[in-house]
Amino acid sequence: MTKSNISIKELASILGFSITTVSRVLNGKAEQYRIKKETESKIQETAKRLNYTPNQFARSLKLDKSETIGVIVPDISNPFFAEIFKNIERGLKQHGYAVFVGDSNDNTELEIDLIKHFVARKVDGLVIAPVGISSTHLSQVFKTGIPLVSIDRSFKNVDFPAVTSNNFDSAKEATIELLKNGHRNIALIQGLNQSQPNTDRVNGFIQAMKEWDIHPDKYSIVGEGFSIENGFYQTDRLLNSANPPTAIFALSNLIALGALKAISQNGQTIPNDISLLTFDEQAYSAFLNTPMTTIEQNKVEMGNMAVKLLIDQICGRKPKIGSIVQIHSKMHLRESIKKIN
Amino acid sequence: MTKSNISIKELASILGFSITTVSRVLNGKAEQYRIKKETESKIQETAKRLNYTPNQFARSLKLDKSETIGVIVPDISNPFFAEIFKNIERGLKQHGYAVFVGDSNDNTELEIDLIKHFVARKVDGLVIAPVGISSTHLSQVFKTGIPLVSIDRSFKNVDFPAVTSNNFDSAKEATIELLKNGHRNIALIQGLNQSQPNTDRVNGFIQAMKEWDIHPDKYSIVGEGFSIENGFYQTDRLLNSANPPTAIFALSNLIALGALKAISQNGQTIPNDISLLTFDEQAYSAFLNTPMTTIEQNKVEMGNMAVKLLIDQICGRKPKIGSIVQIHSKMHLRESIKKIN
DNA sequence: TGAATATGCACAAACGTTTGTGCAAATATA
DNA sequence: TATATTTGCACAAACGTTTGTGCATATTCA
Repeated sequence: MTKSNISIKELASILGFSITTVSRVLNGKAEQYRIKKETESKIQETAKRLNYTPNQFARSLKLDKSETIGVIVPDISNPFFAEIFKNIERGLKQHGYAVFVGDSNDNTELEIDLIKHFVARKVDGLVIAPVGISSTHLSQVFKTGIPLVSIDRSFKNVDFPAVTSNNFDSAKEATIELLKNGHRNIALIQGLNQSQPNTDRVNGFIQAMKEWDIHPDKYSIVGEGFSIENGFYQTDRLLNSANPPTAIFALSNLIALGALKAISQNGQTIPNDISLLTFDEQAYSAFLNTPMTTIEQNKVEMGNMAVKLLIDQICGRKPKIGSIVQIHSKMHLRESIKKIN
Repeated sequence: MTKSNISIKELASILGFSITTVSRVLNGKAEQYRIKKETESKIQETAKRLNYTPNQFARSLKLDKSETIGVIVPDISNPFFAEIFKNIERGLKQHGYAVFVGDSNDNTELEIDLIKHFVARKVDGLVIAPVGISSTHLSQVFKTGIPLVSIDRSFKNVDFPAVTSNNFDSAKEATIELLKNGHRNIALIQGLNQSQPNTDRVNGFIQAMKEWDIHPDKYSIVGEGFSIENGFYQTDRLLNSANPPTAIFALSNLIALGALKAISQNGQTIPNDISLLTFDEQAYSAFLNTPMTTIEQNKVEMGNMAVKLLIDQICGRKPKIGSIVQIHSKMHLRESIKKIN
């Protein structure tokens, strides 16, 4: 382990060279500054032997960069974000960055706070899975020149890049799966209204219904958040309504968990009494009471792409304005959809 | 958002005071250095108005502390660690720390690498959920004076504090639950052999069996890792053995998921064909095909305690040597245990 | 009124780097 | 041999803070 924290000054005096020369060698600029091969290797070797590591603060202070990235997610205990984060962290580590993480707890104020905190610590870039539907605070920080990529959600008329799933297409495809199984009275339980992934998913759903000539009176779109609570509450209402749906389409894993709770509390079973389909594959999806049909977002690809988009910016490759990368999702057909009629 | 990044020098020259005075006021040392109230408020006000934030690097360089903590977990996408982490992050944020996170991916080499990385960045402390069974690298870094707390796992003969669950007691209690339901031929699928939580849980299990006078020939202890794969493989073997158990006790949520997979692939159901009991409560535990009886570790308390133990060290309160704090777990009795005979 | 003390602030060094520039010594060129 | 060029390295400033110390001026005390 790094013990004594020797400074470049001591190292230089031990070697008998100037601080300048040592610094240059250690930063790979030996050739550029015409330093003798022999000198170079001597410095390299003693530096390693004495376990020299440069003081990051001094470096950062001088170079005005921290080799640090800030990542902000709404809820790190949500496996969806945790897995994306895992891939982001891995990618950034490979590029030599250390990563700060902040949990905004689904709260825009906290998100803004965290951004300020990270900016104050001069992160070289930010990856944010934004909470709300507003993007002004993101645009602001991006305009100050800090590389930024938004993940999971994108925004219109905005300069920074984003990586999302192909929400429209996969929601449409999933809806068609329900339609093919004979469902018409379908309830969609949505997440945060007006957020981009929600809007895209809802639109994909509507488009599918339109293409199958299902009149909007036939189906319903309810809910207002990606949470368990929303899933529970809305499902409970739907089941006890005058005209309960034959299938529920949940727009997140948490909504689905809430739905499961409500369905079981109402003494119903899947898929006999009601069919269920949800966004977000999880390790447990196949093992639920009735294995769940899910839409799996490619979290590995999303993480990798976020890293790429960020590094591109840091290296000076400006993002194309409004560039949104869509990662393809994949359906897992299981037994939670009943074939009717 | 922090725009112009004004320095203390500029701030001072705008105010007409010296850098010294400005610094002292902004660090709350106005009184100590007898600075006029009027001067103080004038400085405070303009600092706020101009949105001054001190350069962290310069501060850290001068003060030789980073106001940063490094947290290392084996797998952030495992909800168990993610939730603990969430609480740690929240606590540290409240104390003004930014937190680096590293995912060691269940790999000791990577864990050591991350530690070095964080040490090089002069974190003020480390919270580590250690991977392996060795603690020498932890002791080493602790001896260099870096505050450290181990979480989820503890070690013997070691100077740094740890927070774990009351693994022995809760494993014993859970085992007794199985015994009370008439099970005798019980298989324990363990996690990482020789790791402390595993050992404690296994010992709790054995102790229960002993108190109920069950001969070791009657039950079996198998497995060698907290992973899904281990859970799957061992369960599959057990189910197809000459004398399959009537109940399986899984020592982690991942082992349980693997067990679920094997049980379903073997065409068996819980609890009719086999009973299952597992460590780690998850949001989905109640919604599995047969709601699962689980032992819930108190992740909130574990996180909070880790923060407390770390801050204590940072503030100079030396930990009592070998201090291990055990957080109490709680059983959730559900339907995955069949009453036999 | 003169000395002692209190008040209010500034000088300058130090933290550990990076880097533009300058200057000898060594070598090449004419 | 004298000059030009190349080679090899060092000086010193700068990054933005914190802090020990010192020094005027103002106030109190005898």
